[in-house]
Amino acid sequence: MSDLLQRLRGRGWRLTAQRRVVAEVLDGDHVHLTADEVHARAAARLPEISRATVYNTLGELVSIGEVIEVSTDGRAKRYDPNAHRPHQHLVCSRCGTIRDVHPSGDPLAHLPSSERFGFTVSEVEVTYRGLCPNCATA
Amino acid sequence: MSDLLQRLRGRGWRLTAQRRVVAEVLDGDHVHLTADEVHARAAARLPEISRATVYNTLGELVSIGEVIEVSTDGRAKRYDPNAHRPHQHLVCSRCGTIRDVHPSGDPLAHLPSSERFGFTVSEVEVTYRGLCPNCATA
DNA sequence: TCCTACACTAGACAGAGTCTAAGTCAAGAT
DNA sequence: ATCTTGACTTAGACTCTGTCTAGTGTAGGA
Repeated sequence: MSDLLQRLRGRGWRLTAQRRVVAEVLDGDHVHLTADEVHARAAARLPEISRATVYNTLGELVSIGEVIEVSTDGRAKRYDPNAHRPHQHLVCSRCGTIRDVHPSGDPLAHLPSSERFGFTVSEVEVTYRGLCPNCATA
Repeated sequence: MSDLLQRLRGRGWRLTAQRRVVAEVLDGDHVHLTADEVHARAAARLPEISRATVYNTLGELVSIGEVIEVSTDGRAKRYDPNAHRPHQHLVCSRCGTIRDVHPSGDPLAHLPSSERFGFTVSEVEVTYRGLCPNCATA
């Protein structure tokens, strides 16, 4: 994640304690935290960090493409730091667990041009839903 | 849509004026209204209908599978009555226009079992994003 | 070390959705 | 046709998520 801090500095970001902590909290695989969860974990290390700063920092990370915003449940958005490898999400309909999964082939190719209605299609978002092993046996 | 009213009666629903109006408002193709829009249109015909009733009715229609809930923008959910024909959504990133599009093949098949991690996968939700013809030229 | 533009904070505000308590009414029973 | 009852509806308070603002603090260049 220090890579990330270097990249941010390269973009002219001031490296404040708050931004560092938010970046650290988001480090790791299969991380899909809500803004409030990021705030709670950041506040554990830096108690005076405010919600607004967490929202601002997350928004900035999203807008420069370092983090992806995911809304799998229509409630709070979740933030996924695994932005550099294209992937999709597999969500448990009961407990809400989210896993990153990897596409076989380019999902964009599955939309025939006759179904594009003149749109310039540039992205596709795929969410698989079902029951995770735990919830399936319960 | 009177089909729908029959199906609801078959499920033991009381056919109230409010439920009838909500069902009528949702009738049609490429309808993707927010709950507030449904409420506004319903109130045009039945001024005393409350927001809570609209939310309740929409929730009931979703839970029996007559209507699909779509959240394409992370803000208000939208309600899509075209629930009986499987389809996906094509969304303009600038103006938010939504079109229904139809898959070629079963998108569920594109997730290899090695990428299912023991989940029982039953649904897939696909959203294509890009610019609509209007926004692309502007 | 000083300066200043950028960043941070607390808290008010806004939008979407849920909940509750009290009143209303659809539809089966009489 | 009227009664009865529990499901349905209502208004409005409340919660949750996210945004905005005005004032304060500070990173990093001069």
